[in-house]
Amino acid sequence: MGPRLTAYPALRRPARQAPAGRRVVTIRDVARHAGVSPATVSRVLNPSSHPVSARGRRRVLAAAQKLAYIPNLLARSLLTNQTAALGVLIPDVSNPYYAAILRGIEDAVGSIGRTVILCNTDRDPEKQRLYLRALLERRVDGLIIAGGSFGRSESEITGGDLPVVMIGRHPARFPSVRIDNVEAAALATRHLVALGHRRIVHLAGPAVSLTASDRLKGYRRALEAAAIPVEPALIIEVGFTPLRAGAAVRAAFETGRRPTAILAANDQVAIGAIRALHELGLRVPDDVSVVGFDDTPLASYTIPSLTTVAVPTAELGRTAVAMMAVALEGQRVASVVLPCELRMRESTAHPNRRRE
Amino acid sequence: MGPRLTAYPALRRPARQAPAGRRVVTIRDVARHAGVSPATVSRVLNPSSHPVSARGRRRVLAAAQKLAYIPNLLARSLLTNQTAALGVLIPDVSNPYYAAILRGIEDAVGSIGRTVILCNTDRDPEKQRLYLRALLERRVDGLIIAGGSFGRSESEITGGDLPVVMIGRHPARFPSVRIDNVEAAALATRHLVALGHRRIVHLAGPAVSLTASDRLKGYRRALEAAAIPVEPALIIEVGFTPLRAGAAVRAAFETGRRPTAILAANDQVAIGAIRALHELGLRVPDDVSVVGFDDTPLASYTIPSLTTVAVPTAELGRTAVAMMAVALEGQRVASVVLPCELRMRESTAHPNRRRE
DNA sequence: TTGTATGCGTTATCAC
DNA sequence: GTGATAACGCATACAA
Repeated sequence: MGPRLTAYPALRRPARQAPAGRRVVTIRDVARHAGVSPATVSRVLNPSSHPVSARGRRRVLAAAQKLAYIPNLLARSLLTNQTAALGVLIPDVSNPYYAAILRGIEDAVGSIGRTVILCNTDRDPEKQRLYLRALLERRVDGLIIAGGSFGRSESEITGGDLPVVMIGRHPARFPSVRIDNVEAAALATRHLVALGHRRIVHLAGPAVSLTASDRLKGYRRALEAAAIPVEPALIIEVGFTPLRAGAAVRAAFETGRRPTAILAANDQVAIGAIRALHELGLRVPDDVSVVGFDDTPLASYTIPSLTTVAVPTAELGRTAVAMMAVALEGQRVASVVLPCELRMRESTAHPNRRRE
Repeated sequence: MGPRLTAYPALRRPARQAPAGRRVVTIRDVARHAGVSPATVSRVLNPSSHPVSARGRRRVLAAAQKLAYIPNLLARSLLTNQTAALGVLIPDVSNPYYAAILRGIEDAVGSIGRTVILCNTDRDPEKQRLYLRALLERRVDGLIIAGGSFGRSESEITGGDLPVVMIGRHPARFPSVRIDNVEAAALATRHLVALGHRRIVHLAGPAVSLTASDRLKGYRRALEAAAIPVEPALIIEVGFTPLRAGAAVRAAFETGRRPTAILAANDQVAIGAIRALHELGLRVPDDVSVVGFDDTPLASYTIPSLTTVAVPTAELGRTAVAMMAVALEGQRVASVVLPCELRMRESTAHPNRRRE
């Protein structure tokens, strides 16, 4: 068999009967119809510096309109070495955090006249490899990568000199736009400490995620700065979804000295945690304070509304595209760190606000 | 100026200095390196019926490996008339409903060896037109359309015979996969009626959405079937986000005879409504019952958890792709209606459960 | 079993 | 101001 050399196994053999039928209008049809040469048509339809007579222009436009001519971008790309497409690698669109980033990307990409080719990696190295390959076969103009676990070496990713912009911190040395997750998590933790909390649970994101490990680091740092011992038992990995938050909360709150606060890996985990506390008969924020991360759209509508670190998700996406735009001009681009802010809402308060 | 004839204005003129540099390995390089002809390389790398000697095969594979050859899909597509890409038109990825559908699409598309080219239309007709054009220029193999407002005529969409699958009901006569929103909304409404509610507010989705108007129709129908008068004042359009739910709730609950239940356009609206009720001092479900739509991931974690109509979003996406797969084989494909179910949780109860 | 030649739909270069 | 012509990278019909 040998190594798999293309990302499109299913398409190797064309469909039963080649979809031959689909005969499409070409530039020659337009030319013929307008009584000019294909070259003239091309010059009219593209903003060429080459002069064209008013009459020729009129006829071409009319013919193109009438035949409903749609230029073949593939053919053009073959010639120009530009595909007007950007590849986007993201762990999971159904995660609102990445969905928001993607939305920012999509908007900005449209404004620079390009389109997005999307791939969900699930943080699965094999999928990453395969999709990356597919994107390269498509000759995308550039790559925007958010999340996932890519190795350090640049060539490992592109195998060459394709412009790449990363969203979030990555081992690879590409320009990136990100927030300072260490500081952001420290900020949130300090808020809890300032309120008087000393036993603070951290429901951590997946260990493979640098974002998650940075947040963990910020948590640790803030505690140490406040001379509060970091207890390993209070750090529980639950990922970025609410699924495992419940079990973690029960583990932390049903035995031993009860903690008074939770720093969640993100808003979804926070919501899952609040739910679990509710089922244990513990009130938020009266008995336990909870801080989320990301400021998801729903964070201000939940009951109680969520105190959370607002991450400028759409802005991350837009910035990545802006950086890509300059990279595409062949210029070097510097990394960017966007600011976060703590949005204080109802889910945090002084500990033991309600004495038992 | 004349009409705009391409969707990529920004790319008309190539970048400052053509990104010329990016010289890539071609099939000829591999051929030369392996000491064979390009034809042989092609035959080895593609599962061709044409015989190739074991030795030749070995040499080609080795050369391809060594040169890190990545075939140019554009060139291949030009020849085969297949791009291995599917265009997906969606109103808004950051809406969890569409994000879930997209996820389903993405997964299935991967399994048939294709990639997704994504466009957010925002339900904006101009954007729809532009993106559609872009997708056609890219010569996508097919189109999957969810949401949005497309006209009735088929040719209006594709201008030809491109396979199209719709998700949700659309005026256009393409095969579609959808749920029966009329019945689903009626189901939810009947649930409220069965509990004893008679003054039921409907916070409706955007009027342009057929999904929204179907849900409204189901609400009406269920009320009429129960001989409950439909009061226009109880039907308030708020869209599919929580933003305007608050104002609508205040309008409906602060004056006149107080309603006892809400049928929300979707879960996000439901969550927004519950928040607003909470701020008015009304308890859910004690004072007011609320039913959502979609069964968003968070619906079972909110407090109270949401009674909602579960829509098989990912399944909608996967089914659309399955239908597309047969359409791509040139066969006709029939529309599909997927079942919904009511998930009863904490947000609904008998009216006046708590007497004032 | 191998290689040569042709063409997919464009745009750029050149000659007119 | 216009039109041939070549080339982009590949897959295939055909010749050897």
